[in-house]
Amino acid sequence: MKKSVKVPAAVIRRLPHYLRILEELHGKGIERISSGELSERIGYTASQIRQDFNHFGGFGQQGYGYNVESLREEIRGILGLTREYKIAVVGCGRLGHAIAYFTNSFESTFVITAIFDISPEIIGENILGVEVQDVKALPAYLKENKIDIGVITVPKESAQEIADILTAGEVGGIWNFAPMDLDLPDGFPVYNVHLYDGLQSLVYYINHADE
Amino acid sequence: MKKSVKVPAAVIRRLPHYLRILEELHGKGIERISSGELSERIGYTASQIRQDFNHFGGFGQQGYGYNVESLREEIRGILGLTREYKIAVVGCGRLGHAIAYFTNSFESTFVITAIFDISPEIIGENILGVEVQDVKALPAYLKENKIDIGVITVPKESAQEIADILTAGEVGGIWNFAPMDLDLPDGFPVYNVHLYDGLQSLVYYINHADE
DNA sequence: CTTAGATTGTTATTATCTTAACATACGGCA
DNA sequence: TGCCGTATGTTAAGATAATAACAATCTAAG
Repeated sequence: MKKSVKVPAAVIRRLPHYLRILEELHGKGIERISSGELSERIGYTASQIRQDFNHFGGFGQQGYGYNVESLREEIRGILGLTREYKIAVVGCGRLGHAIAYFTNSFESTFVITAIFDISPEIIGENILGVEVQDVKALPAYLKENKIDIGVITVPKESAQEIADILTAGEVGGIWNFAPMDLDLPDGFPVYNVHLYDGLQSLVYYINHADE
Repeated sequence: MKKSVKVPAAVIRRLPHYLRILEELHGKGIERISSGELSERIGYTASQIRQDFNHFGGFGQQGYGYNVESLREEIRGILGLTREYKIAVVGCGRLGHAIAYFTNSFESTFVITAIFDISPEIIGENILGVEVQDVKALPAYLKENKIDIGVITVPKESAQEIADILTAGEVGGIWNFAPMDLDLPDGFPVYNVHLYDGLQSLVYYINHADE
């Protein structure tokens, strides 16, 4: 039922949010929900919710609403969360460590397959059942193992170098935590988590709260 | 020179990005830049750059371009990065730990003033020169100390409770890492870092890379 | 089986954001 | 000092996104 027209990025950004709410409803045993009720819970207008789902053909039934369970499955399907993704974390400092554990907690979908670092003190350590390898071994590792997502949690000085290795090693996408704009092949899937950018815009709103 | 019309959220989101590039240019000793050159570096169109800056009155000079140093100062001023912000981190697990160190690295702007946790094993530890306190002490602490930003790095089950304490304690804003939508007073400044949402939309683009 | 009420899918409208165009003003050189 | 080229500020147009409106259709009750 998928329409072939390109889905706006704004819609894709909202899908994980819908999914999060639906998991919650599912957990509470709620079986059906209308766009109006969902609107109250998620904060988007009912209109927007219906239009968002319509980009994929529409999942509801008139007079009834949406079935929580099946809507959840549809969204999981659209996002591609129905298979497993192998993750390699590059940079195992505090942030890399935290992200590795965080990601690993969604076991059936994301699996930490390898971890790399440059520091001799960390190399060899066992994290999440994976032995931390020397980052020098990364290119060779990628040649022999298919990795779906490379996580960059190294200092920004070496982030581009790692990005080059990851793309050359044909990872499917990059989850970047380095505070810089990576130079990547055109259209290469990347999600940037610019923590400091977010903190700075929060500061703006703190200073303009009453406007 | 500030115009009183409301600045679009999209513009505010870009300001930290501009700032990041300008810091870089400044570090390289580059003194002036045109919207065209900046466009190449940052990826927005020259038109958009000029229009963004015009929301604040415009910082350039015709025939010359923008002075890197003064543009940088203007943006820092708009965002409010010219004073110090006191930060309280609530939840000192792996992520809280990482965020605390990360934030603290911008010394003159953000200062970790207090850290709270619920676990007896962590309470009392010294992190960044701050003794980790029992989260029970948070309400009292906020009554006696002005905190600008509360960071929520606790599990989602207790995130709302912490958010309530932070707003009651009149923090200026909340930097939320819990994967849920906090219920906050209308217009209360908050920035959500929904890590899992980002990872999920990355997955979508990995599966639709060729579209 | 029929009908009232509810709720979607979808089209139309409005708002917002982005890009383009261009006149205006400044810097720098002859 | 005057002129040319450059790059902004600003207005206009276009694209995208969000909201509103409503007809189509399903549920559920009697």
